[in-house]
Amino acid sequence: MTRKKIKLAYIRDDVSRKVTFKKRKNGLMKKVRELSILCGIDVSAIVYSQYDTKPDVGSCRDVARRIVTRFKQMPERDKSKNMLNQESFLRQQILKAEEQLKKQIKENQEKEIMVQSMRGSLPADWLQNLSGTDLNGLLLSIEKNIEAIEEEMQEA
Amino acid sequence: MTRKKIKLAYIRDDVSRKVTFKKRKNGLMKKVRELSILCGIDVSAIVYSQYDTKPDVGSCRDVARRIVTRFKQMPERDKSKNMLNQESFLRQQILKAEEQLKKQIKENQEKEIMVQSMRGSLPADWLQNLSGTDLNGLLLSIEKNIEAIEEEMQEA
DNA sequence: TAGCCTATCCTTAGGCC
DNA sequence: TGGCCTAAGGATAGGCT
Repeated sequence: MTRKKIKLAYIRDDVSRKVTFKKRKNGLMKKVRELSILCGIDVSAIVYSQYDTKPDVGSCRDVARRIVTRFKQMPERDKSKNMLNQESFLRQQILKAEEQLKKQIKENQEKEIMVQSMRGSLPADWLQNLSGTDLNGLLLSIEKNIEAIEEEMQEA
Repeated sequence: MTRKKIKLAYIRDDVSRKVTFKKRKNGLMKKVRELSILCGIDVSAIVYSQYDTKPDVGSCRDVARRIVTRFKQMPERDKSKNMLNQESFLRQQILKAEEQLKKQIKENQEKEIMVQSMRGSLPADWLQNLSGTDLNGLLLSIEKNIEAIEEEMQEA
């Protein structure tokens, strides 16, 4: 059993790469949870891989609250920095568009549910639960991005 | 020396919490890099903490290419799904607004650079490099969000 | 405060089924 | 394919400077 240290490079072998991926992704997500709990902070990891159909996101759920708080604080700050007014306006445009997008997605999902339940292929309430989950995920993504943009702005 | 295992709970003591934070954040970011390299995938971790002024983001830089590829594939898919047309339109609005936002930020940064170099407090080319880095960061955030929305859509 | 040190605990590579 | 096993390697808590 040569349990040697492997060198840090792309694993060519498909099988062992997939095995390593699963093990290490679990390990990473565990570390994320631990750091978040031990230090009482928000930590999030996103893993984009060909093994999962969607990016795997490990994070705590406190992001939304912080976003809202930060946005409430924004107007004053923007007023004080005249040069940022145009940015602020554009940011609002994006927010509005994202708002519309969410609504449209929700509408489309509801149409889908109606179609599907009329076909009788699946119970309507089960589908409803599923769509709720997806919406939350989308909401989180959007909020996360807004926060990221916000932070990048503070640097600029 | 009692190097015991600590229990997984918020660390009350300010000093040891900060020490643990620094150590574990480093460990986490290392794991992120390793997973990304070993498996050839995009991995990103975001740490929001009171110890850093901005969220610490560890990630690989391959996201942009994947975004472009995916967006090129989009039109056909949207045409085939009639119900998604409105979503597609909104998505484009968001893209446009984000495009504008990027331009505005760049303009503002360039103004800043001019002001600062006229003051002679810092060399202009050094500032230019810095602002380039920030722009890339912003671009990455936006691209990441588009990808996230994209992925969520595929589920919906 | 921040950086070393190292015993202990944890993660994981490779094997096996 | 996916899960279990285990020893080698890696991370880190606590101590020290």
